Amino acid sequence: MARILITSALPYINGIKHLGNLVGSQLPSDAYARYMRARGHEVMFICATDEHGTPAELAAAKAGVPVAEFCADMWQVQKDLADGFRLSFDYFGRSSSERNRTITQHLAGKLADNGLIEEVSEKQVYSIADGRYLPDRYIEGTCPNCGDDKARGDQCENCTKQLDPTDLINPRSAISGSTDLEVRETKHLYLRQSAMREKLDTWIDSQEGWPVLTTSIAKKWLHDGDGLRDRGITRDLDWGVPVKRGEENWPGMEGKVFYVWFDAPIEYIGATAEWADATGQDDTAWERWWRTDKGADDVHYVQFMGKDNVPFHTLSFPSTLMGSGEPWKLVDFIKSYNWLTYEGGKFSTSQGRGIFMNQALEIMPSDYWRWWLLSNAPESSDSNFTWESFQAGINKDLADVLGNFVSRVTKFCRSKFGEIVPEGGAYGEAEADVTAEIAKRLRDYQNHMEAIELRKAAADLRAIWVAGNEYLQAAAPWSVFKESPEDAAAMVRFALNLIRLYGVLSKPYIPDAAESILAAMNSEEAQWPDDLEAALGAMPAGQAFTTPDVLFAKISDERRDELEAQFAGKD
RNA sequence: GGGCCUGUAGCUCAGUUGGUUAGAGCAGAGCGCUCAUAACGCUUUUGUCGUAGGUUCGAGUCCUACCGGGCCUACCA
Repeated sequence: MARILITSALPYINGIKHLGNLVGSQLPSDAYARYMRARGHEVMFICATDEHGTPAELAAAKAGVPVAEFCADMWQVQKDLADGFRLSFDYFGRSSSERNRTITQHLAGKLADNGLIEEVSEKQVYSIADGRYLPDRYIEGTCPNCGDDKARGDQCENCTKQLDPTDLINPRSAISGSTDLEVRETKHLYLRQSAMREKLDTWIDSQEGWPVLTTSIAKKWLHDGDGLRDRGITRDLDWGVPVKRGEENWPGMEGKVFYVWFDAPIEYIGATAEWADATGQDDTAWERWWRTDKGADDVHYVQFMGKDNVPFHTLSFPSTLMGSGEPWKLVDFIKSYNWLTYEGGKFSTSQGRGIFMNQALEIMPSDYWRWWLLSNAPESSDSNFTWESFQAGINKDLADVLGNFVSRVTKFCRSKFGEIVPEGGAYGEAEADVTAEIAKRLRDYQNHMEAIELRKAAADLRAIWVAGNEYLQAAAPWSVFKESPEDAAAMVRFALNLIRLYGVLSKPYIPDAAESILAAMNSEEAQWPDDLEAALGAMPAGQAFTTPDVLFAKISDERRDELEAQFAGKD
């Protein structure tokens, strides 16, 4: 038994996430966590909301509530949605927690002790009307390069030129539109990532099997231009982790907070500590996952994230942990995802284009989404959601191949033998053949799961379902029954055991349906089939079962058209 | 501009360290079955593997150029 720590990138607090966000970290990490638990490993699966930063403050202001209250409400919303998608986090924390605050301050203190924090005095734009400093992208004005009047302070979207806010002609606040801006001198802390460059480079080189997407992004940042640059890790904001050096005040940093990209990944640790608190345990409970000097030596740590998050997880966060000089557990494998597009375009919050988590759950069961998203996960390149593909995937894979298999077997048995696993006859060559076929597919399935190739693993799982239909067709118990009910009984008994097997194997992808299947077979306690032959004889003759209702209702063409229209967006 | 990824059957994608007739699912066609959510099974059509060169006994797989698509480029988290 291994110990596996799994973290999903933290969803940002400012709104409900769409399916692209879901498939980029939370969903695959959940399938992996469920699989690893099913294999008997000890799993700690962590996620949390990422609550700090300017967008959170602005979203709260727009909603007309204090930011702390806004975040608390939105945390609950996101927690409920996570539950709705059956995301099996051991703990879903908050980056604004007391635990994260303390650990963040502690790590900053250690970094400072080790000379990895630098104070930099810089000029920032302050908006008098808004009463706040503005991040570059929240300043708009006319581009000095192309004359576009909607250029942002970091870049002009029209001509793509990189800009400095002071380059803009007629700058104004993107928040209020106010032109009452001034440049003020302010002091900030920088994390000296540049000093960690060689260490990071060596560390990344020493990793094996990381996705190209992960390493290529990290390498680019390490070697582009002058190499890895230092990062400002504080901001002039009210909402965030107050800057402290451990438990001490940090002279000159009064009223400032650490910025999100510093404290967010630390919340992986913070949330594990929150979990310990919530379950009434002491610090040793979470430290054995995170401190190699306190039991985390044998932990295998896997992170899941969208590709936008890779620099923070390959460079900034490792810099923080390594730079502390303390024995923190570093990540062993970084699984990164490309984007999911919607009908060939981008998901867009502002245009209402695409599908958001709350809407998804209102129109279809979570298993439908889980199956389609995971079996089409953007693992090798971006993948595209279309209603046509969704409909086909659900109808063929879930309804026809798996759902109908369960249906045909249970209904046939009920009509010929009653709702009891029938006795008589014995397994023969046909059963041995399918068992061998499934054994091979199962090996593939497990290998792909271990390698976190969820798209391929889904194809393997489907092939295992198909094997059941092939078997039934070849065995034809409905014909055999006329001559030899005994032989037909053995076939049906075998097929019922296949159903039970499918229930167990399908858990990572479609947990609700898997549970229904196992409940119908009175086999809720069924374990992973380490011995496949034994597993296919686990349900003995005489055991009662119930014939389940239709497991997966199909999506009609009319319904698909309707949904297509509903989600087409405003334009 | 620079960097990375990608272009394989009508569609979505697999193709391991280069090695015999290039695969799967869906869609299409034919046949079979009738237990089942008109479901299932079998058989089957289609490919100049983006284009042009090169390396090699041999290239979808390596190299170069070009064409097309996507992403990243550090104050969105």
